[in-house]
Amino acid sequence: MEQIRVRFAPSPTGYLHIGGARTALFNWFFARKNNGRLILRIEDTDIERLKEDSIDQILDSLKWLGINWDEGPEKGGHFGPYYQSQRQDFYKAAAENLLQSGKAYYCFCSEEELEMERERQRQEGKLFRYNSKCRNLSVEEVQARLAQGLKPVIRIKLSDGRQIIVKDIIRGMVSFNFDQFDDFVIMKSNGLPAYNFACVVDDHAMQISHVIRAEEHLSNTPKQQYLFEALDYEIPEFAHLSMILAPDRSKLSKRHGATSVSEFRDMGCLPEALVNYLTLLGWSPGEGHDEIMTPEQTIQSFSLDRVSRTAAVYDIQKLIWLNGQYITATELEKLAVHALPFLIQESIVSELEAGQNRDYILAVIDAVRERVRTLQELAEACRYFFQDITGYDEKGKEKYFRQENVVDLLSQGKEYLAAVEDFTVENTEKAYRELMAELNIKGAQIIHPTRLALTGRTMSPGLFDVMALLGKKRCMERLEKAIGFIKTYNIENEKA
RNA sequence: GGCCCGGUGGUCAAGCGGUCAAGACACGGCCCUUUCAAGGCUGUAACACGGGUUCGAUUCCCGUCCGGGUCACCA
Repeated sequence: MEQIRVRFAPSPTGYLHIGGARTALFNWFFARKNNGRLILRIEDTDIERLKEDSIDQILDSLKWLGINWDEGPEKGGHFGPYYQSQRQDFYKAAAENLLQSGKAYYCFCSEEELEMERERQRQEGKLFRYNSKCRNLSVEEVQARLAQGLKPVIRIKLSDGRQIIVKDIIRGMVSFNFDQFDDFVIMKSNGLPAYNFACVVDDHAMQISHVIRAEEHLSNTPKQQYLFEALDYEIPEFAHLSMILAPDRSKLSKRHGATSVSEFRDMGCLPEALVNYLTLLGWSPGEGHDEIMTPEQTIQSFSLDRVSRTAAVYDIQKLIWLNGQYITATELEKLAVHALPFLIQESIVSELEAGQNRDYILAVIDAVRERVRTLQELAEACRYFFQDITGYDEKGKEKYFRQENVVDLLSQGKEYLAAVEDFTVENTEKAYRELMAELNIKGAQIIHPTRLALTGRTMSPGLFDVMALLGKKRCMERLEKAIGFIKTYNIENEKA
C-alpha cells in the first residue's frame, strides 16, 4: 500500500458527537503521522433522516477542533464527489456488475411480505433471515415485474456455510460464520445504496488504505469484506475503535449532559483541551510521557497499536481539569480570541468595547485565568472589572463586614491609597503594608474586607493586582460605597 | 436470544510469565499563601470469579458472570 489514505465518514443526521470526534481525530492523527491523506466523506444516503444544517455543523466542529481534511467538502479532490448522494453512478455500476455476474439479484418482496415472513420465523422461535425467495427468479419474471413498474431492491447472494475472518489492527483476527447472515440488501428500492454497499464501493473508489472507525461497525465488517471480495476489490486494513460510554456504562445520549462538540464549546472548553482529552480516551502515549500534549506532539507519537481495546467511560471532571490547564497555559492573545465571545455573550463587555479596550481586557483575562477552568467561569470572574458591584457575597458579609473596626480599617485603607500617585501593584501593596505595620495587624485582617469591598466576592486574583487593574478612581468609589453599606448593614444586624 | 468485542483503583490508563502492579483525574491530609486557584509533598484505593498450563500467572487457555456492540430497504 503506497499511500496511506483514511477517511472519516459522518452521516449528517445531527451534530458531531464526541465519539465521532474521536474517530475523526484518530484518523487525522494516523494520516498526519504517516504522511497520508484524510478524506472526509458525507454519508447522506438516508434521505429520511437527513437534518438540514447538520453538514455545516459537523464541518464547523471539525474545523473548530483543528482537524483539517485533505479531500472532501470545501476541499474537493481527485476522488470526488465526496457526498454519497452524488455518487449514484458508482453504485449503479457496481450493482450492475454484481447482477451481471450473478452475485446479486433483484428482489421484489414487499415490506408486507417480509413482515409476514419475519413473524412466521419468529413463531418458530427463529431469528429472521431473508428466505432468498427471489434468488431464482427467471429473467422473464424479472422483466415482467420491472415492466409492471415494481421497484425492487437488489440483494447480494451469500454463499452458505462460509466463514470470514476479519483482520483488525486493534483486535486481531475476528472470525464470523455466515450462517447468521442472509442475502442482505445492497440497493434500496428508491435507487439509493444501502450503507454496507456504499461504504465498500466508496472505500475502494477513494483508495482508502485503512478503515478506522467505531467498534459498532465491527459486526458489519464481514458483510463488507464479502462485498469487497465479490467485487474483486482489494481489502483495506481495518481498525475498530472501542466505544465511548456514559458514566453509567450505557450508550452516551443527551440525558448524560453534553455529548456534542458544540456543547463543549458553548460550555467554555478550549478546542485543544477537548482534543487532548479525547485523545487520552482510548489512546495512551505510553509510560513516562506527559498526558498534556499538543496535537503536534500527539501526531509525532501516534500509533494504532497503542489504541485501547476497552470501552471508555468519559469523565467530565478530567476534561474540565485539562481545560483549566489549557486556560492558564495558552498564549494570552489566543485565549482572548476564545474568551471574548463569552464576555460579550454575558454582556460583560460590548462588541465595541472588545475592540477598543483590548489591552485592558487582555490584562483582566490574564489576571483571572489561573483560577478558572472554563471560559464561562472566566467570563464570570471578569465581571466586576467591567461592571459595578451590585452586591456582596453573603458569607463574606458575615465574615468580614461584621468585624468591629472594619469601617475604620477600610477608611484608613482608603486614605493610604488616596496618597498613592502611580496606582501600580507594587505601590498599592506598599501603601497597604505600611498601614498594616502602623496598625500592627496581619494582612488578612484588612485584605479580606478590602477584597470584598472591591470585588463583591471572597475570591479574586491577588488583591493588589485587582487594585491596579481597577484603578484608583474605582477603588476609592468602591471602598466608599462599602463603608456606607457596612454602616447600615451593622445597624440592621444590631436591631436583629 | 444468536453472533462479535471487551473486563487492572470511582474514572482514564501503563503493564505484554517473575514489578512493592506505574502515572493522571477525582477524593483525604500536610506545606505554601492574601482569598480562590495553581504548585509541592503525602495518603486511601485495582488485576470480575472459577478452573487449568507453568517452578511461577494481572499477563496464556477454558468456563461462568458482567458490560458493550450487532442482527433493517439506518448509518
